Amino acid sequence: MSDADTPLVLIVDDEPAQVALLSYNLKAAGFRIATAKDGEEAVLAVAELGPDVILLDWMLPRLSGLEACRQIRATPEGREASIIMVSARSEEGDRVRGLDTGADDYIIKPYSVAELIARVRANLRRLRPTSTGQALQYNDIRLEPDSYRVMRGSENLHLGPTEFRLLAAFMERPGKVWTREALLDRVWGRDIYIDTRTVDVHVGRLRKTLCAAGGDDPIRTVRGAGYAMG
Amino acid sequence: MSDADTPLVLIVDDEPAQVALLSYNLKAAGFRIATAKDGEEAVLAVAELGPDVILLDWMLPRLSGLEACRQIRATPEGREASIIMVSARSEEGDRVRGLDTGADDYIIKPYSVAELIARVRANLRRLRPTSTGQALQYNDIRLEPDSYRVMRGSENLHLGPTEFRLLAAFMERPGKVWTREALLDRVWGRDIYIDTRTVDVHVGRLRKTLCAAGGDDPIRTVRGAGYAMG
DNA sequence: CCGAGATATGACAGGGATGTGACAATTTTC
DNA sequence: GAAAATTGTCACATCCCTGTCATATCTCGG
Repeated sequence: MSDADTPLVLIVDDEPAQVALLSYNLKAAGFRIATAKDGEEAVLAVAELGPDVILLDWMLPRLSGLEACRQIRATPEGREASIIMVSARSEEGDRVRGLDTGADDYIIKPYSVAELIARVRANLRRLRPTSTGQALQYNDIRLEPDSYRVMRGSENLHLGPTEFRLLAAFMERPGKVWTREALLDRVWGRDIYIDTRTVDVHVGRLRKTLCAAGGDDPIRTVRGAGYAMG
Repeated sequence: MSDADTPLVLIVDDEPAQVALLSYNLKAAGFRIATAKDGEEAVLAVAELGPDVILLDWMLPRLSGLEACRQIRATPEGREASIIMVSARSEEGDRVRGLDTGADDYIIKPYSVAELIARVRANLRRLRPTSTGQALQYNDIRLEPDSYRVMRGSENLHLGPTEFRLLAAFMERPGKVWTREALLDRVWGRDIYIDTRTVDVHVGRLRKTLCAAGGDDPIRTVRGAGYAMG
C-alpha cells in the first residue's frame, strides 16, 4: 500500500534510458515513481515502499524478472501490489510463465506509452476495491458508503443508520440548504408520516457525534429554512 | 458472485465455433461456464449469474463489446467481475480504449489456449484469491484454502465448512459490508431458500471460535446493513 | 428589554434489529 | 450402523435506535 492520494509505481529495469523514459511519462500521467535496477533491489524496495504497481523487466542482472516476481509475491507488501511484466520476448511460453508466477499483467516491447499508462491505470483500478462507491469528503470528515464508515480526522465515528444517511445527504451536496421536508424525503423516504421536528433531533444527535471527535460544528442552521453542511 | 467452489466464466461471442472451443478448454481447466451470444444477453446473464470472469468479444451484434463492457460495469454484479476483452484488432487505440472503459485485461486473437487460461487465472487470483489457493491474511488471522486451515496467531482453529467459507468471503474483501442476502448467495450458493437470520447464527459461531483464540472481534456488525471484516 | 416564534436538547418508552442457547434433522466419520 | 459433527430454525433475551414530547435556549423584530 502507499500514501492515500497518488499511486506509487516501482520501475524495475537495468537500462537507465528505459527507466528515464518510463519515469518521465508516468510522472506526467500523475504517478509517484520509485526505481530499482535489479531484482534484489526490487525486492527490498517493495518491502520498504509498498508500491501499488510494479513494472518488472523480464531481463534483469542477478535475479531474473521471473524469480524477482516470485520473491516479491512472497512478501506481505508484494502480495498487495499489481505486477506488470515487461518483456522483449513475445514467445507465448514466457507469457504464460509470467502470469502463472503471479504477474497480473504482461506487456511486450515495443509498446506505446499510451498503452502502458492504460495498463497501469487498469491494474490500479482493479487493485482498489474502494472504487465502487466514491468516498465523500468534507474538510476532515470522511464517509465511505461501501464500508459504512465515518471518520473525522483519524477517529472512527459510530452513527446509527438514520444519522448515517442524513450525513451522506449533507455531504453529497455541501453548502446546499435542505428543508426539513426535503430531508424527510431523502433520508426517511417518501410517503412517511413523521413530525418535521424529528429532523431537528437527528441533526442534533449527528452534531453531537461529529463534535465529540473535535473540531467545530460543520452543520449550519438556516433559520426559517433548514440545515446545510458548511 | 457465484457459488462457493468453482469460479464461473461467462463467454460472450457470437460465433458458435469460438464458444465451443473456449467452453471445452475452460471446462477442462476446471471452470464453470456460461455463454451469451450478444451484448444484451451478456448484460442479462451477468445480472442473473454473477460470473467471476467475463470473456468479452470486441465484435458483437446489437451491442458492441465496448458498450456491453460499459453497461456491465454499471451493474452491481458486473462491478465485482473481471472483464477480459477478446479482440482481433491489434491497434493500440482499441486496446487503450478497452482498458479505459473498465476492462481488466485485453487479449488479442490469435491467442493460445494456454495464454488465455493463464490470463483467466491471473485475473481470478486477484479477484478471488481463495479459488487459486492463495493464503489470506488479516491481522493475526490466516486462512489457507488448500489445506483448509485457519490460524489465529499461532493457534490452529477448527471451523465447519460453512463457517470456513463465510470467513473466506469476509477475508477476500476486508472492509466490505455484506448484506445477509449477499452472504447467502456467496457462501450458501444461489437459488437457495434459507432464512436470512441463519446468517446471524453462523456469524455468531464464527465469532465465538475466532475470539476463543484471543484478540478482539474482527467482525463488525453494521446495523441495518449486514456484516464486515474490520 | 420584551415577546413570539423558531430551534436545541434531555428524557423516555416502544419497537425493531441483533445476539445466543437449545434442539432436531441431516450429514459425516469411524 | 452408531457416534460425532454440522447445520438450519426457533424462542427468548438484549441492546440499540428512534420518534415524540416537554422544556430550555436562542433569534429577531419591536
